[in-house]
Amino acid sequence: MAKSSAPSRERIVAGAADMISRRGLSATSIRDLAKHAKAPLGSTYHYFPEGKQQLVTEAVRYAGGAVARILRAELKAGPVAGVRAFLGLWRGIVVESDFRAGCPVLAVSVEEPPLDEVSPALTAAAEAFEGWERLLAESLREHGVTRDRAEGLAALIVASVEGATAMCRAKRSAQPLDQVAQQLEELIVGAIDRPA
Amino acid sequence: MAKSSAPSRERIVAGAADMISRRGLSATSIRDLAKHAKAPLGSTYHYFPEGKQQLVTEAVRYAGGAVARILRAELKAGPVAGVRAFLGLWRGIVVESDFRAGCPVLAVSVEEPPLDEVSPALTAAAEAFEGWERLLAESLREHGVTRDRAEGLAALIVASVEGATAMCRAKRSAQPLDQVAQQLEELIVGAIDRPA
DNA sequence: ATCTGGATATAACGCTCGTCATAGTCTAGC
DNA sequence: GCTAGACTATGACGAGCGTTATATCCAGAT
Repeated sequence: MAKSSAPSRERIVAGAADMISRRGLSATSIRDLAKHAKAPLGSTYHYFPEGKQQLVTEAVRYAGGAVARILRAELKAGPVAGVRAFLGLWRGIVVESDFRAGCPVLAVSVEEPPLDEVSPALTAAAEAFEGWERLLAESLREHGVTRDRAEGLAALIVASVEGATAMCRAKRSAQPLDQVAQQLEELIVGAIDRPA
Repeated sequence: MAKSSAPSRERIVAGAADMISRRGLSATSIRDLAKHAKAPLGSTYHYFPEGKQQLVTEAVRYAGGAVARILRAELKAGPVAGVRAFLGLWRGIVVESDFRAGCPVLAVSVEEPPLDEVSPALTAAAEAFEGWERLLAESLREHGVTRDRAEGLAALIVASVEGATAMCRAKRSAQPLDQVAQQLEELIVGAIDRPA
């Protein structure tokens, strides 16, 4: 009984993250979501009784966690390698989708919650950003960068990668991500060589 | 005859830019738009016969142009002052809206066009980004930065500001923009002092 | 005073949305 | 086998969407 059909549920969440990263939050309908995941519409409300809000929140957490896992693994080879992998990850997503997909966390962050209460999906987005920043800042500190500068650089890295991803989609070119990659790499190398 | 009721039309475009920057593209309905601009629904299709696509495109151009005008003026005092004003502009929008508004150009960039053709609104977004980058790069070059580095830095500035704006909304805090502002300022000062 | 054309107002079209209710199906545990 | 509960299937609900059509208004040219 507690077995549950896990694959179906995870397929829906992963599909939601992908669809949100392409169309944005409110253009992602539960009907299309179920169809894309080959799950019946009724099942979505069986798995996610709180509706779209719950589904979106889990999708953001799913994407945030998946990226964090990759980032953590790649940072073991140092901040430069980690940031290079971070950029490469998003570059792959953008290019392989023919500039149609981006970051679902960003997509959720730029759509105002209808009510004046803070939506759980937005909170999940903030936590995803914070998780990535924390991993980057910790790696920088381990390589001799002061705390303030490490946190500032981590914020700059996440912000510029998110922005560049969107710019790549608008321009239909990977150039913004490539430019940002080069600037960030030089910056990080400098910060590590002579820690300010 | 050619007089036309310009104020009403411009009010609609400006309102569209604001509403898109808050809710995102597809959550912005023409009905709400007309209501917010105190214009009748029918007038919207009188001024914008091509419908929402035309309205959104003009809103993106409007916002892009307005930011470019401010940026150009502030860059006359040098790249550092210009970037400081650029960051301050977005900081004001985000904070004064209680972290509900962001950048309409970014909002349009992260929503996939339904058809596989390139939407004019997305093209307008790319042009807005390119305009800002060109202004920044030109200012950097005038202060002794090489072309490649100036263009790379300009891309980094625009990308990180856009990303930081979204991060501020998710976190409900101005910290990301402030962190990015500090890192960018140090970076630009360094690039100008000893041009690489 | 009349005419004209831009601007406004109102209603309706077909469609999709999130959500819910209600059955039917299947499988694990006794 | 049988039954309970997780899952599927189907259809409907009110609401909102983009868009169009049509009727009305009203300032300015004749």
